[in-house]
Amino acid sequence: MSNSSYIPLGNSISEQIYLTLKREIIAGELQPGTRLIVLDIAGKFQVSQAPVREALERMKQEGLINGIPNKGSVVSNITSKEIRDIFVLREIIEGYAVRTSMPTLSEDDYEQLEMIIRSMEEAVERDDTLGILELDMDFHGFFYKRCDNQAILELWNQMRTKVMRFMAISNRHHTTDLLAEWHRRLITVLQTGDGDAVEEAFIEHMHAYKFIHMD
Amino acid sequence: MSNSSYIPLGNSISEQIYLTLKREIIAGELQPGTRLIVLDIAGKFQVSQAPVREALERMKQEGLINGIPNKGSVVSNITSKEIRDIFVLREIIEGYAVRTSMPTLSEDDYEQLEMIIRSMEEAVERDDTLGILELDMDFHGFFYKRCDNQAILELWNQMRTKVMRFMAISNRHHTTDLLAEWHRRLITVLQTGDGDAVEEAFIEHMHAYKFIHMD
DNA sequence: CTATTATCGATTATCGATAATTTGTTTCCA
DNA sequence: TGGAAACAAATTATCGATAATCGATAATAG
Repeated sequence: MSNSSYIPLGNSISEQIYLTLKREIIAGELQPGTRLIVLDIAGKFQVSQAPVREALERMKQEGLINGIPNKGSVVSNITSKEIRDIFVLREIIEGYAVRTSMPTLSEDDYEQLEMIIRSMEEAVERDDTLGILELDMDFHGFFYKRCDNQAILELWNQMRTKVMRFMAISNRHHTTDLLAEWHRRLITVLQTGDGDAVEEAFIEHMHAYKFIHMD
Repeated sequence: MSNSSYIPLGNSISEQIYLTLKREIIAGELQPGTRLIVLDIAGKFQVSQAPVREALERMKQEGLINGIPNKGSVVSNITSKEIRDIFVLREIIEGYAVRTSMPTLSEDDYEQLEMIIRSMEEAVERDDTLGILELDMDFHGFFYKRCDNQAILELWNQMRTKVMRFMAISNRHHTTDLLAEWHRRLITVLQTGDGDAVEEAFIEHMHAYKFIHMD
């Protein structure tokens, strides 16, 4: 349970606990199978049970933990089937997202994307794995935000935590180096303006990534 | 807040409250904008605040209510933009779902689908609007369950409540009559085994439905 | 008269304690 | 010995009360 570093300064106590535990799970500090006991957590954070329960409830909804009534919560396992399922869904949706947002991209947008890539390269220098992941999510999230569909954006926000867990767990050095490069290539395809090619390139990118990390 | 009829006998108190309020919102008994005040609800159900808060937390995640920190919860409004967004997403995903599950359909499955349609016709006789909706969801849900993708099934479960709210609100008599007929036609297309045709037929079906109900 | 501060009512957020549930263990009897 | 029943430990679910927060309104100062 790490009485560690970051305790976000979100508004409410339950928010802080939620963000802290979520981060620890994504980063793999809290391993799958770990039991989350309300009173223990409340003790660690020096608070009462109520905000802890609220945080756990949110994480349960997100699939970060599994709750069994009257039994408790454990950090959920993440199976390879689950990863495959998520990526199938992601390929379908992200394909749509990039295709529809492509025609709306301005010079400014490309600069923003380039900025994300540069930040990612810096994060690679720093060996900041979680940072790299977050920037990767920012890059892809850009298109989900751009396709003007709240339902799709919400779906992305849910998929994102699962994708991040997967990437954090299965991280292998040789791929984080490549990420920035890959993304630059995607941008060049975007700039051609060919919808089919863009969709295909993104799907291939995701496919390759998934493949490398799943053997 | 209706101290009305149905209070489901789920295991926990919070579950009962959750199911009750959710049903009331979907059925339109709790109109958008209605404030949900924890102590009031707790009083109505003769329980303390804790289970009420838990139920509200879940509904907030599902988008049934909007919560403003330190301010309270309000039954969420459902805008036409939101409906459009949901249906765009639904068309993409359901297209995939029916296309991939089609080749696996057995004689037994067709009978099951036929059963759903018959139940729907009975519900139409009874003028049981909520029942019709639930059976419509069962029909479409069948394919989401069948495509062997947990992520997609979960997505459907989330979309479903929103779709049901939309259908319940915008319900017009002439379309519920047609639903069973439409579904029968979809089955005949399914039985041809032509993936493209099936996907197209389902999308057209959803499109027509949405169109009729949104002017 | 205007702008800032103080107070108030309503409601949420948090608290610490009790009740209920589950699981495992021991006891007791056939 | 085997198996039901009573018990015990751990933990969640629920409770009722207090503290913190927000928006509105009233009071106050300049």
